[in-house]
Amino acid sequence: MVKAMKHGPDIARIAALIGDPARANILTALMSGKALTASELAGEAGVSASTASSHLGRLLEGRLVKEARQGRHKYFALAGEDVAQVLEVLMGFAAGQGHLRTRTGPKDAQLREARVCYNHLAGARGIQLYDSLFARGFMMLDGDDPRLTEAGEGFVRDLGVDFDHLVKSRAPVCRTCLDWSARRPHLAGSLGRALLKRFEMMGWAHRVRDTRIISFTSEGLRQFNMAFPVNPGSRG
Amino acid sequence: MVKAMKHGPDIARIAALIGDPARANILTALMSGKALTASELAGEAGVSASTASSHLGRLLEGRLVKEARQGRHKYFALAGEDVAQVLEVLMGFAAGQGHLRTRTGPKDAQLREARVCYNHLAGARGIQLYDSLFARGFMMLDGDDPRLTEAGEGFVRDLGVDFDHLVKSRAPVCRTCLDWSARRPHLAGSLGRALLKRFEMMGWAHRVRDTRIISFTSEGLRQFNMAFPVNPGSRG
DNA sequence: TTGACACTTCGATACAGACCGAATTGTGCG
DNA sequence: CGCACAATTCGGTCTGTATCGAAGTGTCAA
Repeated sequence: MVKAMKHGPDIARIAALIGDPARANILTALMSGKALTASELAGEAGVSASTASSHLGRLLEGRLVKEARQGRHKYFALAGEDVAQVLEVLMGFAAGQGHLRTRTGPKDAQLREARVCYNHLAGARGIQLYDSLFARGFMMLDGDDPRLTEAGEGFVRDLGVDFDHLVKSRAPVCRTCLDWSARRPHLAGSLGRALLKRFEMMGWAHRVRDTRIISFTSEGLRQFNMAFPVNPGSRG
Repeated sequence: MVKAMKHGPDIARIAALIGDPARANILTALMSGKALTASELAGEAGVSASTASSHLGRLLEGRLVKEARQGRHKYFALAGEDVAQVLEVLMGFAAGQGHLRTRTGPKDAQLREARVCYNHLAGARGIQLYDSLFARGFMMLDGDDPRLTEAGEGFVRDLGVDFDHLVKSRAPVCRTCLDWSARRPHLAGSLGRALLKRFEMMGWAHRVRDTRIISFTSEGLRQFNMAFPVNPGSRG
């Protein structure tokens, strides 16, 4: 006998998928946006390779992750930004509940400051970027998603972003993503990713190996603050 | 031996809570914002009273729902808007995956048109309301949450909303909530709730008993469309 | 007080699935 | 070719928990 089904989206199915600790660890690890191999993910999740393989199979079937074979390795990544968004919201809620899994250490402070969230900038600096773009009239809300204004297009071009290339691909350019540490939106989408890549290329910041932390150099932070000033005059 | 814990919010804990079909049904039923009794929820979930009681205990412990005793009844409701938001995002993702649990029927069409989401208006009409407020300059984005402009305050007062009362309580007045059927934001917060209540009081619409559907009268819809016009001139 | 009803607790069952180690398949490197 | 390594499949164990009915607790109304 099949379980009685009610109307509406099958929320239990995907929540159950995320609800296993090993799988949740895997998904959290993938939030960096980097593709990881099955063995690396097994290590992250703290389970054996065979167990991880089983989990990855289920995540694959549930369309939460996608795979890419490369030689004898198999790389896994989140299936899309919407998955990342779901995870961030979940993290935001869990963090709000006070259910942090371990005491907050210096590492967590760095994570709140600046971290990578599916290849775009999150944390305090991510929010600063987002707010600054709005405050200076470079971005505005267009229905659901934000959109660059004409002035904004010029601005990101000046920063060295190949904007035409972004527009050509059919991936959404601007999206918002909810930040779990501050519960504020920040910029996702292909533009969000391009900007982070640009910051790294210009040497403003770099990813700390094996973490989601983004570390700004002091000079890089100065430049970043100049490019994305906060509260340019108006409200406190 | 305790499961190895990684850093970050405990996302698995809450996802697992949502991940059981019976509990998911309970939570979905509570998305109407109405408080329901344990037996009603047992019926919604399709399980026995004792099973439902057990589930409710766990949801309570996990802070996803809150209880209110009233005589020999015990009413349950979602613990807060953040819970509702998590559920909507999850629904949005699941719907996007095409994992609707049943074939979409006429009932689902009505749900997409106008439904209650934790006591505020969601669905096509909810999005219309949200967009219209922005388009007419009655609302603007202020950091994370939207905010009424001065003109907007006057507008909702004219609609008969006791705005001062809303401001006095410390609950957030304006919040956004992501719509699962259209993947667009709509207005939540105490203002969102107050507006829906106002529509009901004015006889524009009423909730269909035992569902989350909101049914507009033809005259009510006319008034609503006048109060919240779409695309007032600009883009298509 | 007694009965009806709402809800919870208890005991027992049953099933799902998380887990591991060993064996297997597949790929790249020497 | 043959070794090393990545990943999966298989068989088996075991814990967790969803589930129910029956009995227990509490509340309201005669």
